[in-house]
Amino acid sequence: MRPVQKIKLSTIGEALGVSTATVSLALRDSPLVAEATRQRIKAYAREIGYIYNRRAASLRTSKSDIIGVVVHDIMNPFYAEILRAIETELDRSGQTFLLSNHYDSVDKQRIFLETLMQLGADGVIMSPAIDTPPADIALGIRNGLPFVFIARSMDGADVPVFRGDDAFGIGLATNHLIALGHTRIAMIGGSDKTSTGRDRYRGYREAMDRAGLDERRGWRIQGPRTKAAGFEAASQFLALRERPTAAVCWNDLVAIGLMSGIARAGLRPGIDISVTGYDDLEEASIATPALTTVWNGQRDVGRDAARALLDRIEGKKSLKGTLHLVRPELHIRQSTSKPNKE
Amino acid sequence: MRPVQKIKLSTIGEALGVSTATVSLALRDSPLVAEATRQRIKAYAREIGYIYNRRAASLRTSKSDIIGVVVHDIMNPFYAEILRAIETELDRSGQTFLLSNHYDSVDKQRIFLETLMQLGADGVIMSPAIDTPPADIALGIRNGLPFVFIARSMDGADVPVFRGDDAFGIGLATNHLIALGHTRIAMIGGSDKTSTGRDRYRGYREAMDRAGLDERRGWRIQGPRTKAAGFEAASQFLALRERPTAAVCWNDLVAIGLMSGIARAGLRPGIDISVTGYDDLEEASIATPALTTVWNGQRDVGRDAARALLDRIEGKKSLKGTLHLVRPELHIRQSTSKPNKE
DNA sequence: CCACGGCATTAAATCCGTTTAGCCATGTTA
DNA sequence: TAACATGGCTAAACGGATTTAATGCCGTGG
Repeated sequence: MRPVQKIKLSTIGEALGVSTATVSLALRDSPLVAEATRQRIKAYAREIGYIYNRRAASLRTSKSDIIGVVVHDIMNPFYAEILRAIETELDRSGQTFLLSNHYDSVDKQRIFLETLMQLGADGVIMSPAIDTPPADIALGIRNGLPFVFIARSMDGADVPVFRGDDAFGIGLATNHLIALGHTRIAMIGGSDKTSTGRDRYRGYREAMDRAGLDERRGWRIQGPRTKAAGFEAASQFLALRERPTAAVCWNDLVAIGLMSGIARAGLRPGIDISVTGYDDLEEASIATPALTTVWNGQRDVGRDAARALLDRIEGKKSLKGTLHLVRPELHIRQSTSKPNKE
Repeated sequence: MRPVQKIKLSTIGEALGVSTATVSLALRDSPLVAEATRQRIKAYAREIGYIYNRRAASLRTSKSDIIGVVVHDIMNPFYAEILRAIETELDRSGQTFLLSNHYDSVDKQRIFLETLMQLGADGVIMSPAIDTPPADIALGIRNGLPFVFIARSMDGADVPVFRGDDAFGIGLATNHLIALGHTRIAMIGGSDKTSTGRDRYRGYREAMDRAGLDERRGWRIQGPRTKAAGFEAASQFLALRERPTAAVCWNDLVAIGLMSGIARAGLRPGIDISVTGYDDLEEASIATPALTTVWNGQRDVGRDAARALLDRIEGKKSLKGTLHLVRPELHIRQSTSKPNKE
């Protein structure tokens, strides 16, 4: 059962009495070889189980059909839809995609980018880690790696960005609560360290300002973007003086965690406290109460980012560093209602 | 800003007046080159930003330091812990890991395995798709791809398997409900198409039999392993004649969905209906009520599988097709209680 | 002074597809 | 018949790192 004997182009060529050049051309459907020859070669290759050696080809052509994808955490459901959209696009065009987390570690991200360069990857789709030095991106570009960013922008890098319009989206949620009659609205989760964080906070503040509402001390509860964090924030939230009647959450995970914490404390989310999420994950509609949230266009972001990169690789466009904003939509469900005056 | 000029071993060699052979050996810390020379070479390589060309190296050595990982759906939280454990192990040993979903499509899986062979991957960790033909695995093995399975077994393939003891684990949950006094216990979610499915169902049946309890018609509600499926199963469950007082769910996602559906119908999960999950995901303890569930040892599975493969690659062990079962543990929380006699 | 051992370095073959200039045979046109 | 075109195929260079046998050099012991 030893790997009997490596089958290569020359194996086929010798068996059929043609040169490896012909075999190579035939397998790739070049018009340079006669139809009959092509058929013969392809049939034989299939018969003996020839496996194309990408390393050899890639060494020669300096194209690899490998595209790197780096995000904070691929197991985070927020990225799921984006990744699925990217996967769909890349599969369609026969690219292999190499996925990695950076967990916001600049070092881990750097190692991954280095790996991509070593493999001769054709491009990268990434959501840059917090505090990524522009030099890391520049190094990649200098070594022939085209970049496309998703979900996060980065200063100092002239790279196209695809993401939702966060300020606008949070504004939708905040305005919805204001329209329901809420005046004391907190913002839970996230931090100001990413562009997304700053944008979302800005969207919240602008909506409050426009309605003439104040943000009180303690209403901005920063934290990780997880269910656990939302759950833990609940006690802090419920302990606030002049307790808010509503919470705009960083994302659905935080919102669901928060609602769970509120329920655990004996209050009714959606009735006693209105809660909004962000992202509209699958589970937003399944949660009880079903979560009012903002759909962030993840699918579009993933698809457009992948297409832009593919176009760039095929030399179609120059890919200047442009910002491509997807417009979010508010999805109203049961987790928000008029303030409950007891 | 053009990729100035590809830097290769010979670039360094010429600049320093040594041969490429020396450079190659020096960069890889071979004892064959003098300490001083090594230093000089390494320093210069770093200075001019040399990038190691893995394709060239791999072509020569036929080792790639690439390991494939295929599971049903990497965005499914069940795999998250396993994947994280694998990632930790592989990172430690400097391997690059290529992740892919197969979504239980044999074709997609086959394409991915082919890609791995083309890239000369050193091995694969996989959770085989339903109905994978043994020939697909055999083909990989014949082409030098060592396999390790996780989470699922497969007939007809002599490959080591790492997974939790599903029958035993579901038995733990079922026995717990029986001990609380439940006699009408349904099983929600999953199917019999995977080895896991059959094992879990067997565990449930054995526990019921041992306690002298019957499974009534309709108590086994098969379906996808998602929150949405659990949510939808709720109405079917609640409509059963002689409605069960407890449900053993395929996994935490199904359980959480089911609880949400039960709550939506005005009943109290954990009081009116007891529910158990499986996997003990992070959110199990956050759900309201907190979910009684079975911890499935995902971390151990991932770590052990990765180590076994690495050992195999380094030629340490022969990796016969052995079954490595991790023993699950019951984590009791608030979603289960004595049957509620109204 | 020669021989031999050990150390540092290198020449050159190798891994396997890709690609282009060029060869040969046949067919076409003036 | 000469000149030219076309179609089908191939020789050979190439990409960049690895590896082994071989080379040159210096020092030591006889």
